Amino acid sequence: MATTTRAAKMAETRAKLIAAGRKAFAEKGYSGASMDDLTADVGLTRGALYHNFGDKKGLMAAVVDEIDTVMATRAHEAGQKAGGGWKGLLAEGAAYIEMALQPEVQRIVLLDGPAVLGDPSQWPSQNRCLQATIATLQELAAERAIKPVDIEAIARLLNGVALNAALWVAASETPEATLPKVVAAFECLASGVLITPESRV
Amino acid sequence: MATTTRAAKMAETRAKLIAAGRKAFAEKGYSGASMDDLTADVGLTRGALYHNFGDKKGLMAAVVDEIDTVMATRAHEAGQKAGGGWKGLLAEGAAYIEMALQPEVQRIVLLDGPAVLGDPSQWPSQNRCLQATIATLQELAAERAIKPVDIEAIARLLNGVALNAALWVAASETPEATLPKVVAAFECLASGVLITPESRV
DNA sequence: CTAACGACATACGAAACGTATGTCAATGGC
DNA sequence: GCCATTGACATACGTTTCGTATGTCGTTAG
Repeated sequence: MATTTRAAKMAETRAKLIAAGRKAFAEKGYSGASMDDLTADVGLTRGALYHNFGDKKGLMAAVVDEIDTVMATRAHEAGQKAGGGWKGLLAEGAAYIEMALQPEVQRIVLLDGPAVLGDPSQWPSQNRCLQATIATLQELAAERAIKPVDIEAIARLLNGVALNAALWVAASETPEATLPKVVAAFECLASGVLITPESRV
Repeated sequence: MATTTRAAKMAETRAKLIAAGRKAFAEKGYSGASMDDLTADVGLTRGALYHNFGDKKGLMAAVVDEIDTVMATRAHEAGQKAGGGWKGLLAEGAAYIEMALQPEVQRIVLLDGPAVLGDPSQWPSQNRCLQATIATLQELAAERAIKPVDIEAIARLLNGVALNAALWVAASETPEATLPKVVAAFECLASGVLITPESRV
């Protein structure tokens, strides 16, 4: 059935624009990306863009949401695979840091994203990631494994550490060498919430 | 002696432009700030700006450096006043977080700065702040008070935590209520580097 | 079969940046 | 004391880009 319905066609143009946005924003940065060039690359014009996303910032929001959602999902999966709990929390952080090695993630999500869309902790996708971290922390709190501190605050700061760690690794001259050091440092800071000094592996 | 030398006059125009830059960048953001309006506000034109700073980004760099340098100095002073060592480290972080409550700091240093100038850990002013943190950590390491981890990595992440904490406090609806929680969380994470669980006040 | 609607293209106006050129005061040699 | 040069800044201009207002064509409903 080759009947391409109108809704499907529109979804396709949206997908094409988002894909072009990822490429352009990653390569030239937000302000350097021209909406004229970007749309022409996929055989469209600015008309399609403004119809679908409202403005340049709207496309940016869609692009950031797409990337960030994948990141949150992948980090959560890594945590689950590690068995949840304390080890899951560390695995989640490490996964986040490693993903931020991608230049696309770096430029769009870590650098331009906050400037264009405001504080990341307000993004819907970041909230999804945050909720996962909060859930894990609550699990640990129920076991009385962590100190009685504000869980949301800890979760936000942990996410922030991972994000910042990623930024440093990415900017470093030898990312591969820096990665293990920064992951170790992340685990060291994270262990600050533990009651038991270091025992629980 | 009212002999205003030419060098002094030029320093004055630079200062005026930087001051105008702080105001415009803080109020309208980097991309929203017009160089035409900004220079006119202090009775100059874009000619003066491009002569003194090369381009828009050059002015931004000067503005960020000025603000960030003050922040590093103030944080360091807070650390000294707290007596250095572990308490000094915490005081430094808390001071940094509190300074970031200023909208000017938030918008220019935390949001637009990284997007325009790149990763903050590469800024000269941030490096000054980092060196102070590293020195304090080395002091603690000599006393064998902290775990044997990479000091630079810990220092960078700690600075990152403070920066991120500040961003969250600033974006929160009730900054005054959030501040103590986030400072406590900061201290909790920082304590992860300590060998002695919690004893050392 | 026709009228309305939606998706997208095209044309237009309004900034804003960077540069190229011009001007005027200050400095240095004679 | 005079003139040439330099440097600080102003002015004029061209290019680029965004957002909007209007136009067009295919599709769907009645």
